[in-house]
Amino acid sequence: MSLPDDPRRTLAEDLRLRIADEIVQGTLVPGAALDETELAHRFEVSRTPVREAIRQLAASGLIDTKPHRGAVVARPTEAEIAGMFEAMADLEALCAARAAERMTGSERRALEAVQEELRALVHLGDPHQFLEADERLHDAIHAGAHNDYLADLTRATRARLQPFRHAPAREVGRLAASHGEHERVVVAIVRGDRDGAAAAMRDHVLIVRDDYGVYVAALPAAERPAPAP
Amino acid sequence: MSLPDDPRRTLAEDLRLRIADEIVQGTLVPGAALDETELAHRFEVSRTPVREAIRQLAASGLIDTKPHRGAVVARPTEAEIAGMFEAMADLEALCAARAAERMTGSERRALEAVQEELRALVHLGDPHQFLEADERLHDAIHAGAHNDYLADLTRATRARLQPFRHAPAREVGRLAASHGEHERVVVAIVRGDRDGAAAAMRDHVLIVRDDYGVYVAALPAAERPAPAP
DNA sequence: GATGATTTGTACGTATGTATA
DNA sequence: ATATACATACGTACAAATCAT
Repeated sequence: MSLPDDPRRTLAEDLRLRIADEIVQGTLVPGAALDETELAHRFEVSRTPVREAIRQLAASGLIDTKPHRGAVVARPTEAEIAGMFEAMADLEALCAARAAERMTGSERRALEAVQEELRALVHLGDPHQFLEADERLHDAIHAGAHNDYLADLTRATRARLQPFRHAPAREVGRLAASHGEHERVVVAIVRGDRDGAAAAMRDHVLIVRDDYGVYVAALPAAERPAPAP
Repeated sequence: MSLPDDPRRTLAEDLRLRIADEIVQGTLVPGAALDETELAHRFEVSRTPVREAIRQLAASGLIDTKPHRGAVVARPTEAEIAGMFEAMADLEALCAARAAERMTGSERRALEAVQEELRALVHLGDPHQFLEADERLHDAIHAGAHNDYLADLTRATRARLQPFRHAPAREVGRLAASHGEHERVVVAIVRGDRDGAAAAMRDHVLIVRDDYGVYVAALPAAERPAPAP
């Protein structure tokens, strides 16, 4: 309905991806209501595929639903966010550990190549491009763990936290620091140092989490995670 | 529709739980087709809530769907199952480690009490009751980690693997052995030995995984995970 | 506390795509 | 290869529940 040639298979699936994207990108902020009729109008479809997309997003944790009360973009408490960051640190550390053990030679070389890219982007100071390459670095590590389930869990966790990671990662000071942290991770993985890779990755993620505190405090009240229900 | 007073809020939610239960309990075996019309008739509802339940189950990974081709109970390959077991071992180990650090005094005492129950049930030799108490033990550890997100991930992973864990856990010889493995875990947690708890738990889960091989080989071809697509 | 407006939940009909003969 | 059968995908109408007045 949107484009001449349609690469999607079903409307519901297409909507799921588009709504998820809007949440992760920040177009739909945490706490925002997802009105079925409104979404149906906006995407020029009926409510049925919208509802099915919402159901799937609810199962993935990106949105919250209450019976007869509709859906809102998930707005976890600070404690829940802290827990998710902790879990993400552990999951990313696991991926890094497995990657150190299992990456093939070409995977290790590709990892180093992305790290080189990042080094160049730090100097350019373009946060958007840096973030894009940063995602590729983490993705390469997830894939290098050679465990699809673990990689999926880790990526899903990153996606759920993405709405709360925009601001810190965009601060320029973080770019160089982040690159330095990555360096430890990449070196350990390439060297096959499982425990070193895990420790370096955990440190990196926890530093990002600490930066998050600043971001939460800067959010307007309506978009801020509730202190405690 | 099933009981005089209905504790559920929506049909779709109720169906999601009931279908998930049938998959986990083994009534619906891996590979079984989930016919919308048939399920709608069986549960005496229209196809709409059935479809929404199926969408949520697909998002949780318990079933697979192909556009215009319906849904089947997930039938992961042997490699995928192995990966999920590996991830479960890591997740359970993480929970055990956190529990060793964070459990309150009463949580530790409750954990020991469940372990005592299990000891008694080994002697009774009732696999069903043993499995029920075993679930409670693991649940107590998940909760004791004091990280809801991590606990949810771990429980979801257990649920996805449950259809492949029936046979091994029911063999009587495993009961006493399983109890012995638990003993190491519980002692380490109560003692606050983080690394010991993690190691003991990882060992326990990996032993269960190794037993799984026997079960897969014993399945009829139609219910057996495909070797490789 | 009751009532009305609004939104979600459910049922059902039709179209479309896939698989089989 | 074409046609036919069948299950799914989507749209629409109605019922039920929640919130505001």
